Amino acid sequence: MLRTHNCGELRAALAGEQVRLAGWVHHKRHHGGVLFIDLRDRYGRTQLTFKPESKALFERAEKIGHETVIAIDGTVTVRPAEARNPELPTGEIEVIVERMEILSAAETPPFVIEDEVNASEETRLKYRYLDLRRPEMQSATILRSHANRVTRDFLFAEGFLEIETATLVRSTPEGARDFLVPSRLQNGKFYALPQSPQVYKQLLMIAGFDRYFQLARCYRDEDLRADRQLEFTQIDIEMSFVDETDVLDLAERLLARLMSDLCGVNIKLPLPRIPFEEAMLRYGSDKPDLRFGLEIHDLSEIVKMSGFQVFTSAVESGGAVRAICVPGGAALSRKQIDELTAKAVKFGAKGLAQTKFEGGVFTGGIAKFLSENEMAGISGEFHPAEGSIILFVADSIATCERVLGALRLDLANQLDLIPKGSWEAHFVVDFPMFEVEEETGRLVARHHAFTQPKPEDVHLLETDPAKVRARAYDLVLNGYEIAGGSIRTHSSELLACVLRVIELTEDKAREKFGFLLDAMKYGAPPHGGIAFGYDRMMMLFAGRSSIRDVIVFPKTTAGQSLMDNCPNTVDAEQLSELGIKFDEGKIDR
RNA sequence: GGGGUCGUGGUGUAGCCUGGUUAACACAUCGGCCUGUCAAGCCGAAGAGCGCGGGUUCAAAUCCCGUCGACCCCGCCA
Repeated sequence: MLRTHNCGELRAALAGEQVRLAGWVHHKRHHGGVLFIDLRDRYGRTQLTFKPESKALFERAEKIGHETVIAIDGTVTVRPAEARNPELPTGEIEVIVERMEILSAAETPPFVIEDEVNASEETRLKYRYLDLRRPEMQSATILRSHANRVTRDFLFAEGFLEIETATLVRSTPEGARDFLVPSRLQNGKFYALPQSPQVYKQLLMIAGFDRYFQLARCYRDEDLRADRQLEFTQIDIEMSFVDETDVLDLAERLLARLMSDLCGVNIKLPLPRIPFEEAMLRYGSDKPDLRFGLEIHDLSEIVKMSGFQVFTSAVESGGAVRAICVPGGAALSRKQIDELTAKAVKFGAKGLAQTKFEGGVFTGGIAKFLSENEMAGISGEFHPAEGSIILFVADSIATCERVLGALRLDLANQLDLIPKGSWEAHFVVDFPMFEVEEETGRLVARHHAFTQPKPEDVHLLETDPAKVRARAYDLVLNGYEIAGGSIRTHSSELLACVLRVIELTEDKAREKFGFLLDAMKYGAPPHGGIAFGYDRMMMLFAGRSSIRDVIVFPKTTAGQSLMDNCPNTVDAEQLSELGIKFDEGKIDR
């Protein structure tokens, strides 16, 4: 071995031991007569001390640059009392170096390897291997590895099998845009990379594997965001002979285990189950952040006869008047209110009505349009504290939800209403089965076509499909959707009903997933499952605000890897083997 | 597809609004001093012509247009 110990483990108890350490030169402190080098590896830092008695060694050490990889032999020594560093686990000791070998010289790095990042993300991504040396990136990466282990331990103990599924799969036009892989053996045909192992895990249930999981890499060719990458990882889970209670129970216990083992946070189980409709009404979001209040109230009934035209016409045309009450909001400046209004407009509102509650009365803004009764009604809803502001949106229900949901989040951040270090998890359940596709006006499955409608809503499939709720659920942590799933339809008849609603002809359905329809004829057990967005979850656990910080080699928002410069062009030969020619007019350059 | 923020020595920023002598600061780098520091300290040096292209002007890092790149958001992501 090139080392007898790592850089994080030496303690005073080992004083006098002869050790061999290897690592990177982190910091160098030269005092003329004595020279310190902090040697770093993923376990920590150890102070190496060079004394001038050994002149040749001292002179070599003086010349060593940052990030050089060295190995040393030396003696563990307890530091003089006044020179101990209580900040470091190894701060009690130092290693007096007797021999040093340079294993690999380093050029001056483009940025200092420190947690106090002073490099831009662009630079960090270009030199990702250096960025990953920073303790913060090391701990996020290590955290993720531990999470893998905890997840596997937990699921194996629950009787699950880890089964890998194909990543060259059939393309389906449903859902996100597929990444396509051209076939050489069958020119003109393509594989797709899986958006998720969804159909394959269902087939595994039909095959009798009962309890399946996989840390599955998924690919979606859509625009990137702070919490979205082209490729990402799911903890993909599917179970047979279960109902939603079983799946949610397992999912929340897995989350609780991960949080306690990785973050030392204990969450109370069972987690709240919030119906979709309630989430939308009270929080304007299907993934509400419940770490703070600012609940939305529906005031339609109270103000539908109001003298304020905007309110009455919204209610008359089937919309609503909804509002949030912001404590301390009366102190918002004119400029801040204008900014909120601009935000509301950006999200589709025509404007943002407001009134302040000061001196025990509503004042300013739209107060002059409100009758005594209406004011009393609004007070009754909110019981506003002195110095609050009420923000109203009068519009279609969907717009009210979207706008107030966005403002609620915005204000929480702006007013610092989210307690630091707080955690809040819950399920959102009873999602609608279908939603209207914006462009075509057609109904499409909100989750996917294999989601089972709630039995008590099945009779609505023919008459009022928009009202049908699904046996679908999401798990929300601190306002992020970290898992989602459903109980699947395992009966061909019910599935046929659903496919009729989304106007998928039998032919088309056969073409898209005939193999799954066939499989369901041969004895499909009732089954359901859930998939965790692993990167998002790791981001939250690591306290970061971008999943790029928990992915070792991520892409930029333009889908580029700045380090190895991909995507890149390929040889003409490779293309010709695949039978691919470019439409030159379409290529960016 | 759309909106916004940013791009200045190796790195991070200031300067830009209100164009004008040698583009400032910190870290890193190099040299010197220093026997107890741990983001060591002190002294000194070198290092950029301001993402790229065009325009306005006597004069552009600064104003205008375009373009490229990074980031945030909307759309999109069953």
